[in-house]
Amino acid sequence: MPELPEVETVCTDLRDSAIIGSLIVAVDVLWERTIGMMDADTFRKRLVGRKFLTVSRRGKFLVLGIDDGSTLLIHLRMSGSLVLMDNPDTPDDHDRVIIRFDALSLRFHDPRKFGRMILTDEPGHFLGRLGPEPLSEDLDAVAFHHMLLTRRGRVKALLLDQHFIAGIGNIYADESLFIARLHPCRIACTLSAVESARLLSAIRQVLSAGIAHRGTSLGDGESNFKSDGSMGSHGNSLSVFGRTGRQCPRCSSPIERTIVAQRSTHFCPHCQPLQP
DNA sequence: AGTGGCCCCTGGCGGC
DNA sequence: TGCCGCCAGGGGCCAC
Repeated sequence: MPELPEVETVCTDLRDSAIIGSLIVAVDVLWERTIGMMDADTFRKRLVGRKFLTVSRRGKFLVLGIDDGSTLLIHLRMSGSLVLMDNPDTPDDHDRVIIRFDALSLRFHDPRKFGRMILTDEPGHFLGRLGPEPLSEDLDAVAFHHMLLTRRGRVKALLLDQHFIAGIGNIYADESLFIARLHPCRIACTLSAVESARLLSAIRQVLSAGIAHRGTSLGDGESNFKSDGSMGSHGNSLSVFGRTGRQCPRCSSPIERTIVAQRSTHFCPHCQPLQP
């Protein structure tokens, strides 16, 4: 499940790749609904003959700057990935869009079809509504505490709200709350300055670790998931996510699973008490 | 402002 | 062994 670290990894890989400055010679749209806000023909015609000049990330969006001033936004959602392949290439059932250059192709691979590519002249319309970047120095503990103080929702729901803070998904939210020793159902405005500083620090810790491991340190491969939401026994650094019923790495209590904001939520009832 | 419901999709699972 | 039905999961949208 791509969250901020996975998108950051794709971003840095693309930035160093040959797609930057290469002429787009063809675009194959294999699943029309992957293209948002535009029909596939328009999408194709506007991209062919153009070049990508820049790649950046905002929240979970990849932001590709094009030489005509427009922007391609890519959101991987649940199952999307971007694959660079040398030509000639091998087609795949789950490729939804293929952007072809002279010597290589960029494939949007997305089994679940939730991912989106949006070609727009006004990226700010989509990106401007996002909350702050958790790793940005502009966000300090005081500002974060202030953000929490005005909100009466449960803290886990807020972490998943991209308008509140950008880039955190279900896995990193659970892991951050565990490290910060905060119950997912704590009401945001009840967090003390110390608790909110702990939370911001925990968020940065798990996101930085994710980036350092190229997005694979958490949820290391979906093949590790079992039907009950637990993880396989292969080593990884998840403390609570997908570990329902297994021992808390800190106190050995059984990890509990509940639903918060329609999302499965994993926590240690002993280390993360609702009442501080 | 906050929450819950629904939808999009498919692989992978449990149950039979 | 196979088929059916269910579910997870990010995020947009809508109703309350």
